[in-house]
Amino acid sequence: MDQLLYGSNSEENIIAVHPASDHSVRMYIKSHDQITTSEVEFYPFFYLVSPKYLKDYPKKHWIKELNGDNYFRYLCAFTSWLEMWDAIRFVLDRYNENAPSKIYSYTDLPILHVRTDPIAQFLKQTGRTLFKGMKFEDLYRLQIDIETLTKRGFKFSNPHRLEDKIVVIALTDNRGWEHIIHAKRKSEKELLQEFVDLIREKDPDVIEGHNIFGFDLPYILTRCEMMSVDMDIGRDGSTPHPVDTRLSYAERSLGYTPYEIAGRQIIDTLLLLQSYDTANRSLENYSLKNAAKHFGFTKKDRVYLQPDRITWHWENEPDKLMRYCLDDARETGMLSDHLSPCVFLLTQMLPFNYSSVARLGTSAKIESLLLREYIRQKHSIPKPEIGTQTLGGYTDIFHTGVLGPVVDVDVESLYPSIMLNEKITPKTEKLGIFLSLLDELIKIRLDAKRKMEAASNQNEYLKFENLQHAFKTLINSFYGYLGYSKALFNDYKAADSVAQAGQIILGQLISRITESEGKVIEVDTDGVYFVPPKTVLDEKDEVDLIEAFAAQLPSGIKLQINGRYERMLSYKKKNYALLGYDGRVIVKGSSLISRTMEKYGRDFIKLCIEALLNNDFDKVHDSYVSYHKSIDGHRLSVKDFARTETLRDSYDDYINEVKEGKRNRSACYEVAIQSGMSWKVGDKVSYYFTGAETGVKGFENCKLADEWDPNFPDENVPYYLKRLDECAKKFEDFFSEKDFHAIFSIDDLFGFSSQGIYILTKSVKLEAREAQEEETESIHVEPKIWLDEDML
DNA sequence: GGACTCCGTATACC
DNA sequence: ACGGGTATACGGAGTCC
Repeated sequence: MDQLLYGSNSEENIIAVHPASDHSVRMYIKSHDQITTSEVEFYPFFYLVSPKYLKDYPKKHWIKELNGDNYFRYLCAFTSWLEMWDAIRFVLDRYNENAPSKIYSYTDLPILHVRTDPIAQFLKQTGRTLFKGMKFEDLYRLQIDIETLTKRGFKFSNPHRLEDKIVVIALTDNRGWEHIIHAKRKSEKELLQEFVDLIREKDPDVIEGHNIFGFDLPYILTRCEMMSVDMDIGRDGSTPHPVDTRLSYAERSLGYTPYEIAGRQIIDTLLLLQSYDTANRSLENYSLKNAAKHFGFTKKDRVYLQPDRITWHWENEPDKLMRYCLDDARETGMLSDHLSPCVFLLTQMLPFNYSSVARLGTSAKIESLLLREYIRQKHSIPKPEIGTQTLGGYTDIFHTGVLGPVVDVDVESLYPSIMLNEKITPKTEKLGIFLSLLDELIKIRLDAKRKMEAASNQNEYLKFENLQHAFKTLINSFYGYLGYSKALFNDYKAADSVAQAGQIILGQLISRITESEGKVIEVDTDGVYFVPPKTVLDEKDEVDLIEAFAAQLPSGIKLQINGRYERMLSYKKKNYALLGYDGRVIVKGSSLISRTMEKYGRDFIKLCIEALLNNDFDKVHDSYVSYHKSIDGHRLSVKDFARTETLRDSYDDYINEVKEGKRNRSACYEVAIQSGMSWKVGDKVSYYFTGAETGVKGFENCKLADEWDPNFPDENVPYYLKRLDECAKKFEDFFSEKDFHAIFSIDDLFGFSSQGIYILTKSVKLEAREAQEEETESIHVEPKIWLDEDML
């Protein structure tokens, strides 16, 4: 089992593997803080359907017929990377001789499968992994952050603009060393040279930065080139280079170009934060400052500066700017302390460099484990099947309104449990290792969870918390892997079976709850929010009740209480708010907290929800009147009503698609074009709507937020009032028509009174079924029966 | 010209 | 190189009366 997870080669202390030549790699070994290297030959390979495509290929190569009858039955190996690429071109030509339509790229070749990362190939072939026998603390990690000037009149600093430049570089490490380099008394060229010399002197194993791939590294590289500074910071004296020059695609789809530095690892804490949040969904944005607050390591005297005032600070308060830069580097280090340990642990298992593990998705990780074992056992591998998954999680809503008390009960690891219980595995996975891997990963996670609960201090707790979290995401993605179109071992039927089994278990749980006189409010995939029966008085009763439910579910299915709440506002599927016993309010759902909504709308809805959860109708009314007056009197700031969108297409793509009628004009692009700004894909624009009527086209009446002048406010008041009413309308179903209009009205002629107003709770199930009944004109059934069933 | 549907895009939940 | 389906909201364009 160890071999499955950790690879068959137990060599220790490897801290990096990078290409040395086109037929060898260099391993960097660390022992007693000394780095040694060793160069190892390796044999590039690809998979092929039939040896006939390599017939008469003149250069040295081996073709090995593999066991089993999966699609790719031959493994072809070569003596050098270049010769492997030669062979790929050879196969491409051979294939095209008889192909119905000509293929130009190896990626479209259905008869060949190749992974173009030489290091991943080498590690898979040899069963080696990085960091064996090491602790996270053994790594020497260095953090960097830079501050740059921006030419007057421009919003973003641009390394290609001669007037813009790097003025401060802060460096910190995980041993308490801190250093600032700045350009007050030296040229930028001298500053860059000092930086390069420092990196070589400190000789870090890992270089960390927040958005280092998207900003710091490309910026430094560009300036080094412009100033003729040799950025030879690789441990073999080489300069940083893009990971795979063949794939310019990555740049477009990822929005950044990953770099490599020979003998070292690069960690972008922005990427770590993003992948942490895909499962957690608790971060408002991915800025370093916000992350520091979220994890609670912001220092008391931390310096905050406005990003668009950096140039001003450099000219007027350079010391403050330097402290700010240093604080950024420090926080990057602390963020990495939190998020990197799980990447470190995964790197001990996976056939990739540390920096690759940090970048790759969960699917690539699972597949690498499968492939490594298939190579070891010399077994043929499948190709992805074509099709789609047809079933997903079960989502339903039974009641709207405000209800309570509420228990959120979860089926623990629903999909992984089903896969193990029912032995659901890809049909092409002939070695039977898919479930063994899953089983083992679950064991490791449970172990981490136990250690987390037994932790004696906060640090230890966080360490194991992160660890079990990393495994949780990997474990949960085994199900996603089954339905992933590009996965070699995908199996849509298997994915559907898992989803269906999940739906059935949720259905059983719902039945148990209603049978016990509990009231189910809403269900999503693996969890249920419900009002426990009146006989349940306290937390202990709730625990007992859940245990009783679990006993009636299939064995191996465990329930856990995810949360307890005083009240719940149920709006629509996946859209609700919770009032905790500590008074805290959590709002969920895109229609209640979407980032596309104007800030004032979000604020207004938040206020209303908090007031509704506390039965304070006066406050709801006051909020409405207050926002109405503020909009009407131009008293909101542009920050409150501006909308911010990402420009996902380039100027040319947008113009062409509009011309061809493939897409509509949209305000964010129009405003960017109109203001003459040039943008990169992924840039954001903030804009607002102008004009004096509601019915006008948005894209013809918009302006950049920066152009808004508080002395001559020209925002579209009727439009923003209409938006306010649209927000209010979300609460329409919670009240009688009369009450709704009394609350959300500015007509205070007779004064507003909340007397006699109450929130309606409705049974959604009942209405939905009646509607469905009308639609399908199915057999008429007495409403009494539906009522009965609903009350069960 | 307003009410309606359709469609693509964006965001969020699990 | 890239996990998945389910769900709501919204702007713009086309269609109908």
